[in-house]
Parts: sequence; C-alpha cells; structure tokens
Amino acid sequence: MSVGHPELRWDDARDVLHERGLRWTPQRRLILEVLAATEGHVTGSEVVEQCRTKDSEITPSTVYRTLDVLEDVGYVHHSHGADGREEYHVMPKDEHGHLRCLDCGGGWEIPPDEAEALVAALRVGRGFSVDVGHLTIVGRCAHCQESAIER
Amino acid sequence: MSVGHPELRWDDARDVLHERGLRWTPQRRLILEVLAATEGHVTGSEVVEQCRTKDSEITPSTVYRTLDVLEDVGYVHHSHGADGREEYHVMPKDEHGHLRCLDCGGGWEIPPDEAEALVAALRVGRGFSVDVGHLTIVGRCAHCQESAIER
DNA sequence: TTAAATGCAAAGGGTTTGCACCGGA
DNA sequence: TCCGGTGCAAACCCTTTGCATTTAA
Repeated sequence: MSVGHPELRWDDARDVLHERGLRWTPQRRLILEVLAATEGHVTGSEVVEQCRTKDSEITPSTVYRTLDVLEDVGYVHHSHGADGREEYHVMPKDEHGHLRCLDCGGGWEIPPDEAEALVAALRVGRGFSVDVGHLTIVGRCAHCQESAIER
Repeated sequence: MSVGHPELRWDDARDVLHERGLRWTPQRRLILEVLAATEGHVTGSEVVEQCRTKDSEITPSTVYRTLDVLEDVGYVHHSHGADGREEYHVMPKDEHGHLRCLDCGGGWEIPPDEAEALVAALRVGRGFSVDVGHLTIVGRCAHCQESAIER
C-alpha cells in the first residue's frame, strides 16, 4: 500500500530524507512549509507561486524536482486523474475522490464514506475493487443547478 | 440544462451550424467524426492527434477553434483546471459510466442502476447532480485481484 | 460577393532538462 | 571532500493569437 503513509509526519521530513541519503536544504524546508499549509491538493505552479512569495530566489526547477523527491518519499502523490489534470495530493490522511462541477469548474473532495455506497455496490456485484483515490466524478453542483433553472 | 442535449445528434451537426450562420467544412466534419468516436472525454491534443492521423493537413489552431465553436453549440463541454490543461467532455449518447482495471487495462460499462447508489448519495448529501455519462471509475477487477493474491 | 474558416508562424504558460557551480553531511 | 541540490537558460508540450489567404454559402 503506497498511498496514505500515515506514519509520515512533517516534522520528520528532515530525518526521512537523511535516511535515504538525501539532503535537507533551505529550499526543501520552504517547499514543505508550503505543502504543510495546504489542504487537499495543489498544482505544481501553485506551489511555485507560493514559494516565490516567501523566497523570490527559489526557482521552478527546484520546486518541481523537490516535488518528485517528496513523491518518492511519500509526502505527496501526484495523480494524472481521469480528467487529465496534474495535481499533487498532499499527504492524504484518508483516501478521497474528487467532485468537479462542469459549469463553474469548482472542485470538492469526496470522503470515503460518501463513496462507500458505490464501492460496496461494485464489490458485491462484480468483485471490482474501486481505487477511491483516483475517483473523479463530474456533474453539476447545487449552486449551478439553481442558476440554470433561473435562466 | 446544458448537459446531455438529448436533442443534439451528430448527424444534425451540419444543420445546427448553418442555423447559426456557421459553416460546414471538411475540417469540421473530420473533427466531429473523431469526437463521435470518443467515449467520455478527451484532451484537446488528443483530438488534434487523432485528426492528424486521418488528415495530416489539419492544424492545431483549426481543431482548437472548432472545439470552441462546438462548445458554443453544445456538442462538447470543456472544463479547465488551474494548470491550464483543457479537458473536453463529449456529450454522451447514452447514460452509462465506465469501469477500468488498472492492472489488465480492461474496460466495462456501468449501467445506471449500478451507479444509482452513488448518484443518490451525492444528490441527497450535497445537491450534486452526477453526470453518469462521464463517470469513469478505476480500480482492480476481480480477476486481477486474484492474480495479485497468488503472487 | 463577403464574412467565416483555414493555415502558418509566433507567442504564451506550465513543466522539464542539461550543465556548471554551490553547499550539506 | 563528494555527491546531491540549486540556479540559469534553453527546450518542450499544449494552447492561443494575429494576419493573410482561402472558401462555403
């Protein structure tokens, strides 16, 4: 099981890297700070942007390379989801899927219990094991449905 | 309600365009052919690629501009992520989702009743209306799970 | 005829890569 | 000291745009 890594904590990052013969640098510290403040997901460019507001010296290449390293180590998990987008999932505590509104482009997380009905149906019916972490459901959010009715 | 457009049919495309004072060209015909053969969603570059295998003359700009037009008309719907990548959802002919096995690559259809549990959960819980025609669920099929256990 | 559509080429945004220098351990 | 990391710049991929030309109606 590679997703979740419940044993990984932000404070341990330095040690975790050292154990692998990797180094602890000011840039990596900053990138981890940014990630730690993130709930859910970010795109690479968002991380770059946020890092640069705190340290205008840091370069995109450093950020992207560090994200790769952090993925190897297990701090992030980047998914080219069913919708093609490249998003970094920040150390998901629990596996969640994604909900996307086709009208407003909004996105939300689907906690496991909300997906459970579907997961159970497919498991019982077909023996299929759903990968909830890669579940992306599209449709229309409540707000956009209301707007559509008004038109 | 703009999704589904049950009244729009691929065969009518020419007339639909003419009604709006738009033109029917060989390029648009090709692009519609490619889209009609598409299940679920495609990225712009995938459409470009597939068009070029059939007509090496067609250019990306033509494809992208036509996709814009087809979106106005209602044949596709594109959602754009924060990272700039464009995803085109092709209006589904019928309302079934897709199941894909990450191990063997196999694919199956999900009839609406099998997805109903999930659809109901999201409708009741959030007022979210799931677009079943674009539902793609990944995971592992019964067969591949057995194989994994043997290892 | 005439406005829409195309092709071309160049520009833009996000991400990746090669290379020389820098700096943790 | 040594090898991993960094910055820089250039390369890449996908997508958009301006402009002259073609073409559907």
